[in-house]
Amino acid sequence: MEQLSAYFSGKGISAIETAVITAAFSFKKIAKGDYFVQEGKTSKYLAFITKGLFQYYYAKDGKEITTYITGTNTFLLSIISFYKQQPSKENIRALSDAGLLMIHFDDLVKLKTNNEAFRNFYIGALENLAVGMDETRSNLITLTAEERYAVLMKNEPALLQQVPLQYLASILGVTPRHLSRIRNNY
Amino acid sequence: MEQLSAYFSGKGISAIETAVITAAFSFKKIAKGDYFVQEGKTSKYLAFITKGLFQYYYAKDGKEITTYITGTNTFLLSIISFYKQQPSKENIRALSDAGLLMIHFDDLVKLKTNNEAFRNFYIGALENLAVGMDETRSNLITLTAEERYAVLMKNEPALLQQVPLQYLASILGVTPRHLSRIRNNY
DNA sequence: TTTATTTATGGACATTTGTCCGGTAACAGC
DNA sequence: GCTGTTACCGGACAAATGTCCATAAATAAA
Repeated sequence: MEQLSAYFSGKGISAIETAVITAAFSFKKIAKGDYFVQEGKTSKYLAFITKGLFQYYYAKDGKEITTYITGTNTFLLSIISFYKQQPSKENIRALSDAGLLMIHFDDLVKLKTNNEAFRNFYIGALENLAVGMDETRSNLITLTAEERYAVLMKNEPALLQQVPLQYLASILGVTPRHLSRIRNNY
Repeated sequence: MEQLSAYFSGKGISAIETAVITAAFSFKKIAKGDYFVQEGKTSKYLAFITKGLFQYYYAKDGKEITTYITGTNTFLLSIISFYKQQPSKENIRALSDAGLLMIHFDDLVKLKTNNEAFRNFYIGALENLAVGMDETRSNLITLTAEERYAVLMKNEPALLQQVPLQYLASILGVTPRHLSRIRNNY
């Protein structure tokens, strides 16, 4: 819980408000391989990752297409399923033993309705989310797989250590076979 | 201006609040081919389209990659450039003579800070934006170009009439040559 | 340590998709 | 109605990427 408090404090939210906000979250341990969101089920929680690594993926034709991997001190949610409160098409799974601070959809509604400090944070977070998603999209459009691999190497060298290349290949939008070719050409 | 008022009224905002909100927008005519956002320039406005069709595209290797086309009664903005207030990498151009109701970045900040009715609308709009962007991404990942073409035919048959196929090909992520192959296979 | 499992690599070949055309048809301006 | 421009199609070939696979290395399990 201290991690989440530190996070909100770092966003300029007062100690009192931070206490009110974090009180809406509850801790849950997640074992490696467990699902935070599972295809077909409606996601009712948003979470803050206190520990661990999570993989977003779609199952298609019996294969897994990984779209995103995120870890400690970031938020975790299936955007479509959470906001539309409808069954998810994507899966979110722990790649390692992990810890989450979860908030229920209804409690988030209350928080953003009643708590001004949180609402202001929330608006900024949504704007950042939109920007981040658009940047990802822009990169997928304007960069080649090679260039995106280079960007990934530069921005997230840690990921390359923690995550099997097959997942990175999937995120880059190529097969492991082709990523091997890319790495060969430096 | 009536169009924008009708839009906000339709979102459940009172007549009084709607008047306050729409007062922050000003009308501008745009000729076919003119730019709303141009690569290299920082976008300072968000707009509501009262008339016309607009194309979002990236210029890459001397070619245009169209990512989105939108029209009357929708909002228009370059997400990255507008929110980060930094030079844009994408272009937004009128495909026909058009009319816009524009609001300056600073006035939007005021509106979302001071006007509760607008702020609530704005939060919902951002959530919808995130959902929409994620759905687009999901479709790009899980559907083939054929399937996306079928979805487009079903959801936006009007677009197929108004917009040259080369743009649609670009949105689908294939060359016009390949879209021709797709259409040939029905 | 030994054995089984997962992960990474790269050859050989198939498929998909792009590039570079040229030929019509449709449309816009004179 | 002519004439230049733009849009659409599809052939022929090239390039990029995927499929299938065997091997070897790395890691986890026994």
